[in-house]
Amino acid sequence: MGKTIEQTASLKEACVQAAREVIADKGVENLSMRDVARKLGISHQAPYRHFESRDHLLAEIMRRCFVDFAQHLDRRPRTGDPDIDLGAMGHAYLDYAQRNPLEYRLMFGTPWPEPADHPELVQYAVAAFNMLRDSLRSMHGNDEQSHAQADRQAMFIWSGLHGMASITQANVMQHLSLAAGVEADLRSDMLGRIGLGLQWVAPLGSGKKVSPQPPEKPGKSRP
Amino acid sequence: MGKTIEQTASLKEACVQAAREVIADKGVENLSMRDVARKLGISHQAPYRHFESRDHLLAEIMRRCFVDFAQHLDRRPRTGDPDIDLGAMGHAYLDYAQRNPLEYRLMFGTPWPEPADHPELVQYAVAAFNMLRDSLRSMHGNDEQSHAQADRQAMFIWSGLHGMASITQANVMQHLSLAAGVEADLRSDMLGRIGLGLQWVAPLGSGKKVSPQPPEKPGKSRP
DNA sequence: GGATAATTGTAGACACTGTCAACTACGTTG
DNA sequence: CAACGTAGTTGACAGTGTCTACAATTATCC
Repeated sequence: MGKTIEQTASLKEACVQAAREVIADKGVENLSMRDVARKLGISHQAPYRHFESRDHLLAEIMRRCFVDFAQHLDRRPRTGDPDIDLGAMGHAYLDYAQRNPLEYRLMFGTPWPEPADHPELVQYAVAAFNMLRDSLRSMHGNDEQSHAQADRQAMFIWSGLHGMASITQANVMQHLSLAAGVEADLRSDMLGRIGLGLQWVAPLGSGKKVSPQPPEKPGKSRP
Repeated sequence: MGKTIEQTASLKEACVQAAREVIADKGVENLSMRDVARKLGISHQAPYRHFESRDHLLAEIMRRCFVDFAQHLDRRPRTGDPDIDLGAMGHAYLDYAQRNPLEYRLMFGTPWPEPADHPELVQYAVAAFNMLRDSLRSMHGNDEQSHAQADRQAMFIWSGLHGMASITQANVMQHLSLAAGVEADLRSDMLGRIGLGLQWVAPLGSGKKVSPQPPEKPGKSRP
C-alpha cells in the first residue's frame, strides 16, 4: 500500500499532528506509536523512520509547545511601563495554561525524557524562561548583583505562576471547599501577591537565616 | 507453593512495600503489578486479590504519602508566634519535598486517578491542605471575609511552595545558568517573598481589574 | 544510462504490560 | 459432611515499544 497521506514528504509532520490529536483525546500517558500509525493508515513501524523512539516523538511535540508558548508570551500587549508589562506577562502565562491545558501539562507536568538525549528540547525550554528573566533584567542594573536579584525574582514569579497553573489544572480546588469568591478572583489575587513579593530584599545581616515574616506596616491585611 | 512471605495475613502490606521499592528505583511510570508480584515471589495475579487495579494500588500508596506528609508538617517546631510558625511550615513543606522526592512526585506530580473512584485519597489530600488553611484561619477573624482572605493566602502559599518544589525536582535549574549564589539561597528568598506577598489586599475599587504592580514604598528593591 | 547506495515503508517477531476467567487449596460455618 | 467464601495460581487476550529482516522507491555517481 503506498502513501495514503497526501503529502508524502511530510509524514514526519503528519505524525506530530496525529500524535497531538491522540494526546488531545486520550491523554499523554495513553499516546502510543501504534496509535499514530493507525490514525495515519500506515504500518506500525513507519513512524520509527522519523522518530527514534516514542520519547523522541514526545520531545519534538514538547519542543513545539515551548515555541508556541514563548510566542504567546511575546505577543502580549505592551504599554512601555515595565511593571505593567511584567504583569501582563504573568497574565499571559496563566492564560496560556488555561487555554492550552494539554500543552501546558505536556511541557510542565509530564516527566521529561533524559535531557541529555534531547538537547533541543532543553534549549527551547530555556529560551522561554529567558523571556521572563530578560524582562526582569531590563528593569535592573547591569552588575552581577542586579542580575542575581532579577534571577531571584524570575524564579519567584515562575514558581508562583507554575504552582497556580498546575494546581488549577489538577481540578483539585473543587474539593477544598474554599470560601465564597476566592476561586473566582484567584488569578488577580495571585498576580497581586506576586507583584508585592517582588519587592522583597533579604534582611541586611543575612548570612544563613532569613526570618520568614515580612518587615513592617503594609496594608490592613491583619485586622 | 504456600506463602513465601512471613506474615501471611499482610500480603496487602507487603504489596505496598514492594511497590514503593519498585517506584524508588524504576520510577512511578515503570511500576507494574507484575513487578511487585515478582518481587514477592507470588503469582502475577495475587496482588489483584488486594487491589482492584494498578490505580487502586497507586492510590493507596499516595494516600499513605499524604498521611506522612501531613505528619511531617505537623511535627515542625513551634514557637507560638503564628508568623514564625507559618514560616516553619513553609520550610517543612520544602524540606519534605527535598528529602522525599519520590513521594512528593507521587502526590503532586503524577496524574491522579479518577477522584470519584478513590474518595479516600481525596479526603487525605484535602486534610493535608487544611493544615495550611487552618493555620492561616487562626490568624484572622471568624467572619466570612476573614476566611476568604485566609483561603486566598493559603492558595498563594501553596502555589509558591509547590511551584518551587516541582521546579527544583525537575532538575531544570542547572540549565538556566542563573546568576551566582541565586540557587544557593533560593529557599530563603522564596519564603521571604511569599511572606511579603501575604500582605497583599486587593485595591479598594476592585470589581474585576486589579493592577498587578504593588502599592508603594517598600524596600530598596529597585535601586 | 545503468549500477549502487541510501531512504522510506512493511511484516513479523519478542518481551513486556494490565486484566479477565477458570481453576485449586483451604478455613469457616451451616 | 457439605457448602461456601477467600486467597492464590495458571492461562489466556489484547495491547504496548522496539528489534530485525525484507521490499520498494529514490538519489547518487561513474
